[in-house]
Amino acid sequence: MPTLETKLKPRWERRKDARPQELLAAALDLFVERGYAATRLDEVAAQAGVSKGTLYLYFENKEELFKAVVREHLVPVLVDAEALIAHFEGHSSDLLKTFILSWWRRIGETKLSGISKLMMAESGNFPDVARFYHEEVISRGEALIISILERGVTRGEFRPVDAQHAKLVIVAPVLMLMLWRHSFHACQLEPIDTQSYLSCFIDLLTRGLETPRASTVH
Amino acid sequence: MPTLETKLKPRWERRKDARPQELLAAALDLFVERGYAATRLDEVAAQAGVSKGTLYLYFENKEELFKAVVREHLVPVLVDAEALIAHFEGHSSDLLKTFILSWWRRIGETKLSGISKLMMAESGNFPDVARFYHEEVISRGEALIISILERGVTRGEFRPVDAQHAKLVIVAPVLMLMLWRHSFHACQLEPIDTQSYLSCFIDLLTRGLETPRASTVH
DNA sequence: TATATTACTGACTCACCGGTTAGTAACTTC
DNA sequence: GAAGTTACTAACCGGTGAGTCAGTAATATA
Repeated sequence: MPTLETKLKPRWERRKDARPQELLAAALDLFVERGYAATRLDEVAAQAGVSKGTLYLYFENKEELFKAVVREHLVPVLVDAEALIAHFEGHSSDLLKTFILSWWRRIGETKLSGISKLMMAESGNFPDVARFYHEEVISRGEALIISILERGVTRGEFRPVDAQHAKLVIVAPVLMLMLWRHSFHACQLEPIDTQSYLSCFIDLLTRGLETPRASTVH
Repeated sequence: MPTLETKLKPRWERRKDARPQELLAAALDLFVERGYAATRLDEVAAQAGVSKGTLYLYFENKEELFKAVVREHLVPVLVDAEALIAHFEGHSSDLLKTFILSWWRRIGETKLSGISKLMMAESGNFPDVARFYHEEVISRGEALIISILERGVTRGEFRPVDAQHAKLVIVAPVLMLMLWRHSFHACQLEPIDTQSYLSCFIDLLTRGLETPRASTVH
């Protein structure tokens, strides 16, 4: 009775347009959950509802799949941030605050933070992926922070700082918080209060960067 | 001519006492260099100058080998720190400073920092190892910091703080610095000036914790 | 020097996974 | 509805690495 079978329940459907997105979503989930090396392409395919062979129709190999995940999910955030900085009007410390908070909102508190953690963890074992990520994400992100700092200094809103050194102080606490979310999640008892941690950090940073005003010193 | 062969160059020697230490040293090197999952026991054995079979004479399996590395190299540092805190006489901020600097000197700037990075990176994939490490190292290290903070508060040298929250602020910057040393080492251009970073951090911490003295406020 | 003991070797198994491909079934077109 | 196209499947291959074990050679003993 093939009619009944085909009409009610085709064993699979052709959905050429939807596959890549579904595969990327599954890949993101599994890369974040297990890391790069430990993610099995069989599982990615299964979670996307296709066979492994289908995955290879749309992505050349594991590395290209990972790159596609980064391009799809992480790069757009950078693009938006670049636009934000380019068009922002107002005090540079407000810009910095907005930048950090939206960094947290769009990456830190989403599963995308898992990608940052993954790269931190496995870059040493996959130099090609590391190079790609460094070029596409890290150096671009660093450039953003440096441009904010330079904007502040140029406009006289920040005291002169060595941007190369200062960028680290900005990156580290946020990155740390991101890593925390993906380590010992089974063992950890009390979660960190991210909002108070972040506002405390931003407050500290703002004070540390502001131009000393002679009139207000007593 | 077996006499010549055996006399001049035995194919291998029996050195039952030395093997475990040599295997642990090799294991530490490779775990730090490649991570837990990517470390091959064949390679560990080779680097220790024995065959893989010999490794299994001294260690039950990969997990037990790793635990032995932690017990051999990391736990003694904690034991020493516990003794330091128990016998320290002096201001609690000096104790905290000594603690952080020796943490850095004995773990951070040695290859042992690689173990911390490894656990941060792979704990999710190896829950048994994670549980062991949490019990044996993390919870013990956290207890140390909390005891320093409580000592300071009790003696009136620190203002009253929520130790559970404050311990994070102490841990994060040091841990971050440790991770930095093991990620993107190939890509990174300018290394961080650890000494100035640390002294800056300690300075900040000391000021943040000190009891406000009414007489010095104007 | 002969015999017993055991530290050590290296070849083996088994399971797993990235990547390939011959074949199949869903859809399209006429 | 028959023929053609192609998205998709599933069985397969080759390489790899954890863990095993029968055998070997270095050493202890007498």
